Amino acid sequence: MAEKSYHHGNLKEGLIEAGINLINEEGEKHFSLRRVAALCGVSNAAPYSHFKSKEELLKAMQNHVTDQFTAELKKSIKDEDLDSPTAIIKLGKCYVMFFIRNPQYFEFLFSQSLVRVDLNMNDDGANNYPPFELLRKLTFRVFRKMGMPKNEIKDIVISEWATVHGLAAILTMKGISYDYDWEQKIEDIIVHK
Amino acid sequence: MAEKSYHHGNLKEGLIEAGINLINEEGEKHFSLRRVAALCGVSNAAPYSHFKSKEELLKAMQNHVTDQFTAELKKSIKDEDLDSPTAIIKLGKCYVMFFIRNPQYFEFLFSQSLVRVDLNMNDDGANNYPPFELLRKLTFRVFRKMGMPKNEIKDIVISEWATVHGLAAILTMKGISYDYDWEQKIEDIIVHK
DNA sequence: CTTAAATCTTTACAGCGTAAAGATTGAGTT
DNA sequence: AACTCAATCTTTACGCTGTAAAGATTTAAG
Repeated sequence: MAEKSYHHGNLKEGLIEAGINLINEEGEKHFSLRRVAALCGVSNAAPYSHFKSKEELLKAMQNHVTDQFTAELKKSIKDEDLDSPTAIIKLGKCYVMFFIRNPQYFEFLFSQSLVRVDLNMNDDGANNYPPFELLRKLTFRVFRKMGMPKNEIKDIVISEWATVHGLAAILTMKGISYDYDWEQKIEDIIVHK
Repeated sequence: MAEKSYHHGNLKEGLIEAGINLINEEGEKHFSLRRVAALCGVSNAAPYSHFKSKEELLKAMQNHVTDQFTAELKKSIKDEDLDSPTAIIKLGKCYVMFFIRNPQYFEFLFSQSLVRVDLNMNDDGANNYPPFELLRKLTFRVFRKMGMPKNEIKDIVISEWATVHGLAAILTMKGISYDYDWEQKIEDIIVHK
């Protein structure tokens, strides 16, 4: 409720929020620093007090959306038995449905991606992508309980991630036509193997 | 070997080729119409005689790369028994390896994608993405031979595509670290299910 | 109250996509 | 061979972009 004054008061968060709105409404192609600044009622160069470049603002926006994504993933297995394969299915379904509900986010998060993941999964890798970390930990927990050796679980983790990530990629392609009840269909496709 | 003259002689193809080279060497972020024009030794506006916009040139470039991709996929199953699941594995492996060899192409082909696919696969859908069509036809052929009903095969096709497409997406992420012999590993991951 | 740091504005510049108008060339007609 | 027209290319120009630089305003600390 801040009145118009020289200082915005909350410009950094304001830019991130306005930027995400702009992406949602018009897509990344029509995103520009100047437009975001205008949406916040500040001048062209004002964002440079908080972000050293357009890319830095985009990264902050990506991190914000990733946080939201991660929160939904965690919520999806909150009441599940974390030793059961059912939990993995729930998590995978949530992964895909997030992008079906927010199709713009897929390209936004993964084009020029910030994701840094160690697929060797040696527990010392710099894995800065929490959604993958959730899937990795849960899968190791479930399959270790079933007595599977670690090396095999590694392949399963990658396979699971590839499946849900690939499904999200395919189902958010602009021209895709589909008549399914995806909520159920996704589960069928994930479980099928 | 054309000497410098007012007319370029082969500008349309020249722009497509120079554009793809630019993408390969510097990435899509540094791609611009003016730079491609300069690479071809013509003026800023010359491309507009052949493409009505930057997007149209990019589409032509995407189609060119997709043709190359499709050719490699066809070649990968040229000597295979097309009634055997082995052929599907070969095709899937080729799908992923293409993008491992050409990491820049993944984002280039699928961000702002031209892909138009009917996942209902009613044989009347407008499917303009030949790589998917190859996978779809081959999979139906193999699994029909095995007596599987069409509805189940549909899910398998989507699952297969999601897996290889997702693998390609993951393995071409910029920060991914991996120590594997992927050629073999990919097969393990695809077959695992 | 003074000063410094943080935040915002103004101005400026090069690069971008592309519209418009004009120059050059080659191909076809006569 | 001369004319004509369409295709192809250049020049110029406009508004938008990212961002560097310098200056204004406000807040916070001493």
